[in-house]
Amino acid sequence: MNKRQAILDTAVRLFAAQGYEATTTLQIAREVGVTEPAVFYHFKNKESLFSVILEEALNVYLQHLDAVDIETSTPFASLELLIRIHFSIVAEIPERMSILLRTCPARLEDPQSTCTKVYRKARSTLKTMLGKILEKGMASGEFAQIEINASANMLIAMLNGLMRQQIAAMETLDGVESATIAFCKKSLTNPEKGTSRYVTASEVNA
Amino acid sequence: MNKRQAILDTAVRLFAAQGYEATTTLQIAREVGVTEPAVFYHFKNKESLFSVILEEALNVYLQHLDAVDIETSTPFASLELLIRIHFSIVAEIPERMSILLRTCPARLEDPQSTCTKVYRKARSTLKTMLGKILEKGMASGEFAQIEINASANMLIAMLNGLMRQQIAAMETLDGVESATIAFCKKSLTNPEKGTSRYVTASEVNA
Amino acid sequence: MNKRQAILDTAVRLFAAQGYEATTTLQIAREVGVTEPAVFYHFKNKESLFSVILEEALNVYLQHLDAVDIETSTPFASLELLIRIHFSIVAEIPERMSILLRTCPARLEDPQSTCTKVYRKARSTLKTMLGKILEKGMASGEFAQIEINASANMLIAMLNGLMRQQIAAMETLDGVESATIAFCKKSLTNPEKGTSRYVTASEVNA
Amino acid sequence: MNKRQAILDTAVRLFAAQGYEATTTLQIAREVGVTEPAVFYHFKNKESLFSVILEEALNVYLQHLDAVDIETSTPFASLELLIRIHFSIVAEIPERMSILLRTCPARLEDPQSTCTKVYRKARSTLKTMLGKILEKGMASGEFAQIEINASANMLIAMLNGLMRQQIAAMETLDGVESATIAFCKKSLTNPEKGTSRYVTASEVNA
DNA sequence: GATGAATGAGTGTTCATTCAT
DNA sequence: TATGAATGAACACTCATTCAT
Repeated sequence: MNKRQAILDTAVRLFAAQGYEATTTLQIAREVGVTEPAVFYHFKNKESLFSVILEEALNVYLQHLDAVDIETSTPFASLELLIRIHFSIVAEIPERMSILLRTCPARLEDPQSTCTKVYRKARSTLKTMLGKILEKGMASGEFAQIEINASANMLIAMLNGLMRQQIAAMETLDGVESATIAFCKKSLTNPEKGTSRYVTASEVNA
Repeated sequence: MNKRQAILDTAVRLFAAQGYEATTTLQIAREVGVTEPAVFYHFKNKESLFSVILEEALNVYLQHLDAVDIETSTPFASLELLIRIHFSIVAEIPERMSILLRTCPARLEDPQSTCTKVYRKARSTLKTMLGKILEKGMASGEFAQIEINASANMLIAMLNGLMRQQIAAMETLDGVESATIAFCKKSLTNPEKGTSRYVTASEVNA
Repeated sequence: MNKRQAILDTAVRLFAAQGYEATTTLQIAREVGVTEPAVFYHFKNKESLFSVILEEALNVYLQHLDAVDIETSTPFASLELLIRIHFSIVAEIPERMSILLRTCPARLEDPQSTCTKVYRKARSTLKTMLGKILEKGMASGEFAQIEINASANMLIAMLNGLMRQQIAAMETLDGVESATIAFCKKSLTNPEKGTSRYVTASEVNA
Repeated sequence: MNKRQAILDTAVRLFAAQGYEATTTLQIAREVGVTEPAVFYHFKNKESLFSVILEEALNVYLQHLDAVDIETSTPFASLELLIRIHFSIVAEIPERMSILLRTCPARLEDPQSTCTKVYRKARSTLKTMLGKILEKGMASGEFAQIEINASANMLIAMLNGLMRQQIAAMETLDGVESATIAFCKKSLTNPEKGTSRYVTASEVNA
């Protein structure tokens, strides 16, 4: 019924599978079962079709980030959720994330492109959150003292890299999510007072 | 004088600045100061021009990795060098790395593409090295016990993300390199010999 | 309220400002505040919209010509009025005249086009009037003896050119109207009764 | 042999016969016997093909104007030549003049268009010449005293209208050229001293 | 080695027009 | 009356690639 949505869905599928450039508006139209001008009736041009997809993906991402309640959770719990989000969103909207992570890199040179805008918005939102989490953790003593800005940038790069890895999926990635969480926990958190104890390497192996 | 090299250099510059698709063979030819067919005399087609660039970048990367002497260095020193390499190579050959990291993502769907081959080779080499480093570190007691495969994958994703971040360079990235090294050090290494360190109960359970 | 008239008015404005080809039916509809098919409800097609405009302009023109009373006025007074009409009509309905004088030239090749029909009608009416005026003037001795047909054609071309000049209006045209009247007066009329005027030998020979 | 010229010639023919908008680049190519991209190899785009034609026409026009030697000829002889030029150029390059006079009117709204530039150049050159001629004639006593600027504008409009009339050629225009010259002569020139005499209307008829 | 000229196969896009509702 | 949706038929234009010279 809703041709607009059908066009959008098909475009998502094709852009994800073949890339933006390799997908033609005619191909999209044919797969939807309409004529090419119908695509241009619903969307101003090919670019705008792409932009709509990107903005949808951004909205989903921002909604997920919104679910992280930095105020009431412990800092590391917030960070852990943040990490999990970056894994689950790829599983949830893989095609849109694939478009975001695969087609956009070629367009970041252009500051006017929707890609650049979406990246900036996503990055700045994430960075603000990471900043708050690290600050709160360091203030409460849960986290060790680190340089917030540089660490936040590093974590962003890491999360970004992890999403990309899932999309490329050149091999099975079992355990990467928990390895990441453990890795960050060990690096960031101070031992909990009163509940920690000395442990040797051999003991851990057991 | 060497037209082939001039074509290659110009192609690198333009592919990096505008992306592969947005760069035309005519544009390359004009900027070099030759005619379009001259490009096709030196290179079979546009794709092969791209492949040569990619392979050059891969070789530079592999040479850098080769410089890491896992046998004689301590595991963390090796890892640290590995991290530094991923920062310095972007500074060294920024255009080629930009092409690699920006144009390739759109092509990884195709298993025959040079991009895919280059990515696989780079990834597998890096993964092997990371595996050896982690193994050696855990064996010597320098590193805590972790799941090698998942951790290596995570580190690859992280290094990849860090290179991308440098290329996109949406903000100044001062201190990210040392933050990364510090972050990994804290997470991976056990307290130095003769001492012990705090471990949380949850970590032991994990 | 009268949608038909609103469409017509908007079409006049846009055709005059941008030309017929450059104006789309969608644009007309949007500026009127209706949908595109509404335009086609009121007018058979874009062409017919254009034709209606042209015929309106023709009617206004013919009405003005009708006001010239050749019988009761002196021949030159008639001619003067005719000249004034060709100046005032452009000021009166500038957009319609602009359409007539700018869009039509490209269509005169086609004998079926409304443009051609309108031009023929306007031209033949004007020519008949000029013929009568010249004839009457020569008969009464007010005008010098000239070749009626060729002179009428020349005067038509002149009037046409003057209207065009006003529409293009590449510079201020102060005084052109009176210069034209004076020019024609001097050329056409004999010295007033009872007097004679100078005539060159070559003129007599001609 | 010279495809570029063949394309240009065909474009001239088709633009003149059908107008710019109604002529497609594919049609031009087919009539020349090449493929469509060949047209774009020789000319940047359809517009530039049009511009080249226009500029050629302008050059021919300016060359003709150049042949008028205001310094050594008498003022009216110069004007007469100017009038004759506006008749003969239409006979000489009718297609190019047709394009100039039929396609351009629709484009004069755009100050950047080649049409506007060509019109301005042609008009200003002609106006300068007319100004000089009238001035010289009035200074020498050959011409009656008139307002130069307004009269020049009127003459431009007349010449323009006469060229248009020839192009449209809705009827045979025998005698219009000499009628125009006679008309201007009578209007502009004073009776020659010493050689003129009184003539009655009836005498002229004889 | 290099070029001028050309092309096949597309590309996104436009636009007047139609028709079921 | 009027519209939302759609379309047929084109359009200018691009680009990697080829080939005779």
